[in-house]
Amino acid sequence: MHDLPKTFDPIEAEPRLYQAQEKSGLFAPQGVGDPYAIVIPPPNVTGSLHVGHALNTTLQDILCRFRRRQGRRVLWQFGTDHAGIATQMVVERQMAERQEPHRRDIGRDAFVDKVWSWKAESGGTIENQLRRLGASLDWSRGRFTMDEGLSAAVRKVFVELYREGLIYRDKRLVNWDPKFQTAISDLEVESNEVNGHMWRFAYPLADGPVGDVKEIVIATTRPETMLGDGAVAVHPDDERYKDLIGKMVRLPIADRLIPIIADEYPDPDFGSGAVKITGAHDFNDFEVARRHNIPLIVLMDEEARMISTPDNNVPERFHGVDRFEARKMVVAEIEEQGLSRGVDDKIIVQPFGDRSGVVIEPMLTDQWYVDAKTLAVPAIEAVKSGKTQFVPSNWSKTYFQWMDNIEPWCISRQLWWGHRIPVWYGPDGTPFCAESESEAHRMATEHYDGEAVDLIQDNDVLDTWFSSALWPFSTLGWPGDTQEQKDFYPTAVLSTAFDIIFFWVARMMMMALHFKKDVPFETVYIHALVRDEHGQKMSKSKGNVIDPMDFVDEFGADPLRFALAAQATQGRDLSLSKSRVEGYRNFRTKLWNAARFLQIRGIPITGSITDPAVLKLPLNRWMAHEASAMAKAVAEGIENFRFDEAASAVYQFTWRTYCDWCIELAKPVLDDGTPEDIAETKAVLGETLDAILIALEPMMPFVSREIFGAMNEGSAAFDDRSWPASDFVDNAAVAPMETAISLISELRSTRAEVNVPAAAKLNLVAINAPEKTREQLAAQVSAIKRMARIEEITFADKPPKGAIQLVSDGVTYALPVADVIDLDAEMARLDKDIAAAQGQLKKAKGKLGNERFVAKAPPEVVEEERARVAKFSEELTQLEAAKARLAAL
RNA sequence: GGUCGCGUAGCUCAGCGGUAGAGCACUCGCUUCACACGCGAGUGGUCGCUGGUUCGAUCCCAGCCGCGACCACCA
Repeated sequence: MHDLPKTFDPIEAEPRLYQAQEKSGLFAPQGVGDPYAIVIPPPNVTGSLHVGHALNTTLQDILCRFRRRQGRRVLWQFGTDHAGIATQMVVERQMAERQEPHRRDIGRDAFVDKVWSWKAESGGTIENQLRRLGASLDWSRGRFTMDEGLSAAVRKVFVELYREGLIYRDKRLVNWDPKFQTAISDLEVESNEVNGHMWRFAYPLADGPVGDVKEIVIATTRPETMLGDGAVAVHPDDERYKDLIGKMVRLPIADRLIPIIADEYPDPDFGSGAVKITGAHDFNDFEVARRHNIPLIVLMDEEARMISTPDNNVPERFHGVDRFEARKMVVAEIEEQGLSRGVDDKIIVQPFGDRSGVVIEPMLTDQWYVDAKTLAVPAIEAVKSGKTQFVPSNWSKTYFQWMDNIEPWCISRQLWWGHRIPVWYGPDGTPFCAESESEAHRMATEHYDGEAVDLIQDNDVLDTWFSSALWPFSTLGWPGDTQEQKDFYPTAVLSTAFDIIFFWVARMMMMALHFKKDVPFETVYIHALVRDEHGQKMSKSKGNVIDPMDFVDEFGADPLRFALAAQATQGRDLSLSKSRVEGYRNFRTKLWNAARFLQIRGIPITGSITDPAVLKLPLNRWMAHEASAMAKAVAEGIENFRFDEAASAVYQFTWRTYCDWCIELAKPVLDDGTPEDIAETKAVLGETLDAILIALEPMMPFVSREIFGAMNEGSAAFDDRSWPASDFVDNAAVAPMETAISLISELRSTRAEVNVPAAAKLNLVAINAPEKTREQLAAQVSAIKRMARIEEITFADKPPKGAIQLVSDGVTYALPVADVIDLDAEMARLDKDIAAAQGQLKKAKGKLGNERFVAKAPPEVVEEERARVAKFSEELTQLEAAKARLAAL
C-alpha cells in the first residue's frame, strides 16, 4: 500500500511492471489447470513490429491473460521465422550498400554465416517491441525455425513424405523470379494490371495458300516468346480455320515450321481466334503443348535473358538480350518483314514477385513438390466436421475454395538461406533422401553394392512456409515424444490475418493432420486488417503507415492495446487513429483518478466481501449487481472473440457507471453516513475497483497492475486473483437507484435548459408523490441534493406559483425560482417534452389501433405497448397541467 | 468470371425483426474539495435506392446503385 502519484507515467512504469511479471513466472505455464495453448505466428526474425503485429499480439495476449485468470495452464509459445527470401534479400542489400563482394563471390558457407550474424545483431528488435507491447509470451521456450530441433523436424517430415511419395521431383513450369533467381510458389505471385499492348502477327502458311488464305494471324502481349512457339492452336469448331488444321506455318525470325492444331483452349470470339503456343513460357500453352506433344522450347536463362542454343533456333543476335529488349527487337523485325497486322493498347494483367517486384517468368525447371491434393483431403474434412472452426465462420469458405482447387506446392527455392533439401545425389544422379548425410551414405553404399561413392547434396533450400507448417507441433518438441505435446496439443487458438490462410493455416492443417493425426488448433481466429484513420489501407507510397511504437512512446502500451481491442469487431477492418488512442489514454487517466479518490478517502482493495447478498444499502447492492454484469460481459466478449464488446463493457462500466454515478452517489454516504454504512460503502467501492482492474487487465495490463499494487491491502496478489464474481443479480436494487439517477438527470437537464445558474441552489417540491417514490427519494436525499444542487426537498399537493416543473418517472416536480424564471425558455422546454411524449404516444397507440398487431404480435409485446400508452398518457397529462399553470402566470 | 464483405450522426464504427447507439468532432454552461486527458447539458440520422416477406423491417429476401477485398483469368 502506497500513495498513487498524481499522474501515471507509463514510460517509467511499464518496463518496470513488465519485468516484474516476467520475473514472477507469470508467462510460463503455471498450476495444474486445464491446459490452454496458443502459438504465436512467428514474426520474421529480422523484422520489426507493424500495426498488424500489434493487433494480433494484443488479441492473443488478451486471450492468454484472461485464460490464466480462469485458472488455465497457459502456454503462449514464442518463436521467430527465418523468412528465407526476405532475410536473404535484406542481407544481400546490406552487402551491396557496404560495397562488399556479392554472395556468389564469397560462397555459400560464408554467406550463410553472414546471415546468422545478421540475425544475432538484429534478431532482438521484434522481441523487444513485443515486450514493450506487454505481450505475456513465454520467452523461456522461444524457438527459431532454423534451430537444431526444428530443423530435425523439417528433415523428418521431408523424408517421410518423400518415402510416401507425397514429395517428389518434377519438371514443369514454375513461377520464376528473375531477380532472386529462384522458383516461387503461386501464392508468392501478385497479379497487377499494367498498361501493355496486344500485337497481331501474321504467320505465313508454309505450303502455299489454302484457297485465298495465305497466312494465319495470331495475337500476343509477349512478342519475344514467339521465338519459342511450337504450334498455332485454333478451336476445332472455328469455321474460319477448319481447312487449316494440320497445315504448317513458317515461324518468322526463328525460321521454323510449326503446325496448326485444333484444341478447345482458344476462344473463337477473342482476337483472331488463333493462339500461338509457347509451351515453355506460358502456363496455358504448357497444357496445350502437353496434350499435343508439342516441343517445349526454352528461350531464357535464370535472369530472363534470351539464350540462343543449337536446340532452340533463336538467332544468335538475341543471345544475352533481356526479355523486354528482345520484345522490341521482335516487333521491329516483324514490321520489317511486313508481317505486322496491327497493335492495340491494352491493360494486361502481369504476374509480379511479391518480394522482388519484378515480372515473373514461367520457366521449365526441375523442382520439388508436395502432393498437396492428397494432404488436403483430411484438412478439408477437419474443417467440414467442425474439429477446427474458423471465426468469423465465413472464412472457412475461403479456405475450402482454395483447398478444393489446390495445386502441387512447389517447395524448393534456389536460395542459400533456409533448410537445405535433405537429398543427396550419387554419381549417376540417383537421389538418396535421408535425415542425415551419414544415413544418405549408408543408403548409397547399399545401392551401389558396397561401393563407397561421393555424394552431392541438393543445392536448393525449402520454402520458408514448409518449416512454419510444422510450427504448432515442432515447437512442442516433435518428433520427440514430449510432455508438452501431451499437454498442449492441439492448441486452442490460432490467430492470424486472412491473407495467411493459404500460406500458413492450410499448410499447418495438412502437415499436422498427416503427422500428428489431429488438428493443430481448435479455432482459427481471423483478425481484421488495420487501416489508417480514414479507413485507407496503409502503404509506404501513400505515406500513411502508422508505426505502433510511436503510440507506445507517446502514450504507453495500454491505450494502444485498448484501442485495438475496442475496434476488433468481427468482419470489418479497423481504422486506427491517434485520437482514438488518445481517448483511451484519457480513459486510463480517468481510472487512475478514480483510484486516487478512493485512496484519498482511505479505501483500499481488501477482497473482504465474499457475498454481496449481505449488503444493506441499495447503492451497494446495485453497484455489486452492475459490476457483476460487467465482469460477465467482458468474459463473454473475450470467449466469443468479441474483443470490442469486452472493451466496451469495461469502459462503459468504469466511466459511465462507476465514476459518474457510484462514486458520486457514495460521496454523501462517506461524508455523512452511519459508521456501518460508511464501512459497507467503502468496502464495495474498493471491491468494485478491484473487479474493474481484474476485468481490464487483459486489455490494460500495466495500469491495472500499478493501481492494484498501490491499493491492495490484505487481498491476494494480483495474478492470483480469479475472475470477478459475474453471477450476482439484484434487480430489486436497480429500480430505486434508477429512479434517483433519472431524477437527478432530469433536474440537471431542466436547470440547464432554463438557464438556472450552475451554482444556484433550488428547493425541490414533489407533487402528489406516491409512497414508493417518497421512500426512494428519502433513501437518496443527500445524493440528490448534492448532485442536482438542491437545497431542500419537500412534498405538496400542488406546485407553488412561479416554479419550474418537470415530470420524472410519472411524478411532477416543481423547482420554485420566483423571479429567476425564464418564462419563454420554460415554455419552450415544456413544449419540447410534450411533443416528445405525444410522439411516443401516437406511435404506441398506432400500433395498438392495428387489430392485426394485437392479434398476431406476441402478447408480451402488446402488453409492453399498452404500458407505454399508459406511461406516456400520464406523463402528457402532467406536462400539460404544468404548462397550463405556467400559462396562468 | 467466381467468392466474400461493406454502404447507420460531420468522421471512424457498434447494433441486425418490436422505443436508433458509442468514441471523436461540434455547441452551451462550469477553476463543484479524484480527474480540464475533466464535470454537466445539448445539437446532429427519411439506418444507399426500389420492391417483397411480416401485425411490424435499419435488421430477413430479391433486384439495383456505389465501394472494397480475395481467387481465377482471353492469348
